[in-house]
Amino acid sequence: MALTLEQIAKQAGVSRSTVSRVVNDHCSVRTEVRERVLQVVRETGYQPHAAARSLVTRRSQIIGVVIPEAVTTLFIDPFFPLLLAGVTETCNAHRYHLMLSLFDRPAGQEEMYQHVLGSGYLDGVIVASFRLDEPLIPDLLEKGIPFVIVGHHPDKRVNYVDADNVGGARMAVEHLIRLGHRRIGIIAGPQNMPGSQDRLLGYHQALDAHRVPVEQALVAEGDFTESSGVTCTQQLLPAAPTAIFVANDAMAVGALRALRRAGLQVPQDVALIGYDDVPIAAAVEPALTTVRQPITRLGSMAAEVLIGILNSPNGAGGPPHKVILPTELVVRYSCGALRESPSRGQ
Amino acid sequence: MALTLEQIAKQAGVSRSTVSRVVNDHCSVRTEVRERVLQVVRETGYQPHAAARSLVTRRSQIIGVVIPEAVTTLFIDPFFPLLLAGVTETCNAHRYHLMLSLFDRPAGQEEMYQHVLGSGYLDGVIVASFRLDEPLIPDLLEKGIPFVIVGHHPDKRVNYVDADNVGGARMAVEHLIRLGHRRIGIIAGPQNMPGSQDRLLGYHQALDAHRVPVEQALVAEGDFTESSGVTCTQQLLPAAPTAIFVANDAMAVGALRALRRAGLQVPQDVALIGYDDVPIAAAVEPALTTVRQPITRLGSMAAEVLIGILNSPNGAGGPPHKVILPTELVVRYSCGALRESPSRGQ
DNA sequence: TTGTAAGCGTTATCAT
DNA sequence: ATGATAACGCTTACAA
Repeated sequence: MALTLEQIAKQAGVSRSTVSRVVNDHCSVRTEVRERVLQVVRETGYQPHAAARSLVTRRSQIIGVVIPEAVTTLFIDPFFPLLLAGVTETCNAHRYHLMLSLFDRPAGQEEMYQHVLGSGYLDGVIVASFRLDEPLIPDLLEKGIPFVIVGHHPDKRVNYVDADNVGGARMAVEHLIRLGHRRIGIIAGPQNMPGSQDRLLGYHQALDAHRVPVEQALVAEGDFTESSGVTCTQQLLPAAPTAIFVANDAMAVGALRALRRAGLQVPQDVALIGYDDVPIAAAVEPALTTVRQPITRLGSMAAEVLIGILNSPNGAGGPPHKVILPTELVVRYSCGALRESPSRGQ
Repeated sequence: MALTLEQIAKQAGVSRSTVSRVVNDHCSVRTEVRERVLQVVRETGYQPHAAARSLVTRRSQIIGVVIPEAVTTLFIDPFFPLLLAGVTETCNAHRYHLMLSLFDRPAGQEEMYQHVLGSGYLDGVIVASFRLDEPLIPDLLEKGIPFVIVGHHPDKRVNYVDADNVGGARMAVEHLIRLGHRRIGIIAGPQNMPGSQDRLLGYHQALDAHRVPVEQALVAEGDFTESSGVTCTQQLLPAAPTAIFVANDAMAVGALRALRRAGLQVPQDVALIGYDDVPIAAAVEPALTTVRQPITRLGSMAAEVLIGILNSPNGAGGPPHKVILPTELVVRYSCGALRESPSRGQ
């Protein structure tokens, strides 16, 4: 069915090694012969059999993307799709294949990991996990499989690529401070996720830098769902915040709803800033001021770092890469910086 | 580094063939010996090298998911993520690996296809394309690679899995008719996509069934973006519809905006029904009545059909599978069926 | 510069 | 029931 080196060799009247050399463009082959071989390759549409090649070279040109989180929940948020778009872009550019491993069931996860990592299919792995204690990490370290984490990780040896959550949160809160707010509440994310911790840290940093005292009654912890945004807002209201920084847009939408229900106007009575800049942020009324992360770049950067490591001479790729990409404040109408809502939707 | 059959064989004091038999549980091996081998396998954590195995068996246990569309655009809609979640679920259950191929650049796409299909890595492919003239399809047919399309396709030979777009649209429009509407507009999707054609067809079927005359001025064609929802609504308004069926939620949000801007109330002045049930549908005010597709099931079903074909004795898997999954009407507040908006967000 | 041959880790065929 | 042995399609010393 599929052509083999041998058949191309016969057609071109050379040996199979010569064809191999041409295909992998080794220099040592007469241009005349090379042309003849290339001609046959083009005519026949020959492509080397990946498995056979990978068996001898020990490289598959496949990188794995492992997403251990409860997929169904997180996939309604465009984070993973955009991340994948970025990874894809880089993979395509470098002719790598991408193997996607999603795990929604914690049950049997350990076994699934083995299935994926032990198969020998993967040259390297990108891990998109939000848990510090992700069991995959020690596994990968032990097995010596090159990997890059999206998000950060305390272990000195790991490579990671992350968005500047601290800076993003600080930027948001400083924006509120600049607008004159002092009683600034926060609806933080789950504190077992490093990204959430960072955003809370950024909040503290901004307050400290401007000598605004931190008040515990102005700090609530949600779980990133819209409904937790509602309850956290209700929890914060007695402390009379004039502004709230919310650690993601979904919760910010909940906050918006809760504030409206409490008879408060946004941004007049309470200013609001979200995080992520998902589509819904622009769609609600008033449109949310929020912090945008370079999610797609995060993905392509992770792939770039990984492929860089894979292609490095010794395979180690030098000291661990720790990359932090900047975030961006998207000013809309929920923070009061822009006064009137112009016509929207083009 | 990684263990081989030979090493396990040595440790267990048997030949490499015996170990192979145990690993692939062929019946013909004494239980005593089998136990001994399994013991070693467990202790060492041995796993067969996938590439080597696939070289001889000609099966990789990898299925490809190919998404040829402009990724960046379509990924903000949760369709692909949910589809992938479904495919993943089935893949995990059947111990298949999933290779994801996204193409955003039309340039060099032909070459990328070859890269993916010609690699020999894939046992089969799931194609999620919305174009009838997708060049991949004839390619796959010619190469004899088993594949399943998500969406439907006129070619008799192809397997496909699709949501019942005709039925979903009909259901939506009949709902409006039942509520007393006669002047029902439609904002259809791009008519080069089969799914869009189907929804328009469902609209016609519903009107015909209830002897409501079709009026060309009540039909507009958008491109699935929110802003096209705005312009199409403006285009429809002179025909004075009392209800509009919109072929996706994003355009419905645009319609909502355009109606509000025209000083019309939803649902009192104009009733609105969307399609897809993306998160934004529930978030806008009033929440959109819409048609929900079983996207995740679509994905898992596609994978199931494909894997069924791959595991069928001859490899052909009988006559082509054509699967249509039912859709569901989600009644909220934009159609006027439910009168008052209760407290939301739990 | 080119060809020959060994070997990558499996499975599968054939003896035993 | 088990063990040699020959593929599978490729890369890569090593020879020529």
